[in-house]
Amino acid sequence: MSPRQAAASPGPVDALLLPEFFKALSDPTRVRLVACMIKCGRACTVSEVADCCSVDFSVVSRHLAMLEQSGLLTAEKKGRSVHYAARHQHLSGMLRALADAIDACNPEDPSCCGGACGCGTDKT
Amino acid sequence: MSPRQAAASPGPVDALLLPEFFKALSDPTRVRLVACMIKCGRACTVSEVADCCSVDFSVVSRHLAMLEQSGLLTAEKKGRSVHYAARHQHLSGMLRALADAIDACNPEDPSCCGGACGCGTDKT
DNA sequence: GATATACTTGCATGATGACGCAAACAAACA
DNA sequence: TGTTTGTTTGCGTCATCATGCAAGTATATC
Repeated sequence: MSPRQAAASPGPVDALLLPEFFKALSDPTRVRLVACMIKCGRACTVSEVADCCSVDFSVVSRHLAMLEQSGLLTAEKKGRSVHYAARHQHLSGMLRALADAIDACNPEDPSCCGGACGCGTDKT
Repeated sequence: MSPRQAAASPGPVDALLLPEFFKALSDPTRVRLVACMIKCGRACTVSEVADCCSVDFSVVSRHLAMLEQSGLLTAEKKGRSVHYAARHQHLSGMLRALADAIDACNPEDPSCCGGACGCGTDKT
């Protein structure tokens, strides 16, 4: 199919390829924070996370809020501190769904074009 | 483990969570182009891809070059035109590897902390 | 060689965003 | 009530970047 046709036929790839999600991981500081939270494996306060980053405390606070807004973290207020935690399952689930959607569009993949993507069966 | 410890112990998550990669997908125009190429399923020229986007031709050219640099597309010069194609397998492979690395750090996942992540076995 | 086609690059501009500092806010504690 | 602790928000600044236009390069065709 032509690029024009491809752009005109929405599929799972379009639904999963969200710029907002990837923008959250496009900044080195945020990536560092997210990686820290993922590996940590438990909920952390802003202060704790700021401890593993050289930027200002307020910057960390803003980044974490943004990461929660983007769906990468959960936030829970407990007393005067806020507990942030990585959404492991949500993240890996999204990534795998996107990987599946991409594979479904791969003409070199024998399982391609079985209806999972918007590309039809015409591989020209 | 504490966020500080987590930050100090590199693992697969850090190796796969590359800001450069995600930055490539952080722009709506680029995402549109990438999605178009993925669904298209074949190599396309710059002119063809520009046809499915409302921005200037030069902008598309620059974006495609950047996407190739980031490893999302392949580029091949043929005569006076350049053929860009999505790296389906590479993309889905990277995404799945990251998903696996994230799951390996999930304390709620029974297969967590089997050595695949840098978090050790201490889940506190 | 001249012209057309396909693409890239230089440049100016406007928008977005990351950052640090200081002030504000909220909750616990004295 | 005043103070300390944990976090958010306002603001100014500097850097990055997406965009369009115009000019340049490269390859094919006449």
